[in-house]
Amino acid sequence: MEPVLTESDGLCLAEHTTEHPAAVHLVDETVAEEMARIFSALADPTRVRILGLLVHQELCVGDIHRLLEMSQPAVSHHLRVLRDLRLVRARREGRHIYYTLDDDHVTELFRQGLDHARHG
Amino acid sequence: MEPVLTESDGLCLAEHTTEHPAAVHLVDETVAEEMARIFSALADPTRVRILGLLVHQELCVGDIHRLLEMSQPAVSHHLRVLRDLRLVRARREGRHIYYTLDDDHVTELFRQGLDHARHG
DNA sequence: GCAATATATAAACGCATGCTCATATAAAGA
DNA sequence: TCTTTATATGAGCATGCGTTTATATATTGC
Repeated sequence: MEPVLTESDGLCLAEHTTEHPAAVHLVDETVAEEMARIFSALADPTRVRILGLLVHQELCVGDIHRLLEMSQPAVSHHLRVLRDLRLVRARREGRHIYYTLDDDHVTELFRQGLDHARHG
Repeated sequence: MEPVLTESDGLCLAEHTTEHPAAVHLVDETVAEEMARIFSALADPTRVRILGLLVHQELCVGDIHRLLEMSQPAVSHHLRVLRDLRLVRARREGRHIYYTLDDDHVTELFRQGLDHARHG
């Protein structure tokens, strides 16, 4: 791997220049990592299914646990991932904790993914 | 983990019924897996940066390799992932292979992620 | 055909992730 | 307070993923 661009590097669109024109469009590494983190949260079938349920209504952990037919700790772990990335929000009511999507932005991400999965 | 819903399971919104009302909204496991695959492709900083470049223009492998300052094989591996999921398309021209986003759908996914990363 | 350039592929290794089992916390009711 | 119910957390394990190094394939020009 080459550490930096040098004049001796042949560039396809701009040979013998120090910078490729497209360098302007480089996504900052910090931003790229944040984006990757968000997409990582959606990059799991279980979490997709959890969000798929929450798109329609608020649900408590037990509901999700039984609807998806998977262990309660597994669901809790996934909800923590989603919570940490602010994709869902938690609300306590007695001994139940209800989860909802954090905002419409998440709904849009979900729908885009669903669209692409269908006729992508 | 409980294998199936039974009448003895206490359900939050519909106690003592066989099916929770939200069961209608269960995302099919096959669809969830496909969605997760797509999001997985975006769940890596390097691939995010690659797409960030391709959003603006077509680029050959060497361009990306030098712009991102990472090894050519690494870039090729990532492009393969993106290609397999039809997020990008390849076009050969001589000994160069140019990559572009496959469709506007991908651009939208990218922009949504960028939006959420900024003020999510 | 041979050398050079551009890209792809394969093997190997280290690290992250998702699951399970066990346990901790928190609220409600007797 | 003690028990039960609801949820969260932690440890341990297996699997998957991204990287590198080395090599293979493909195209061009001699």
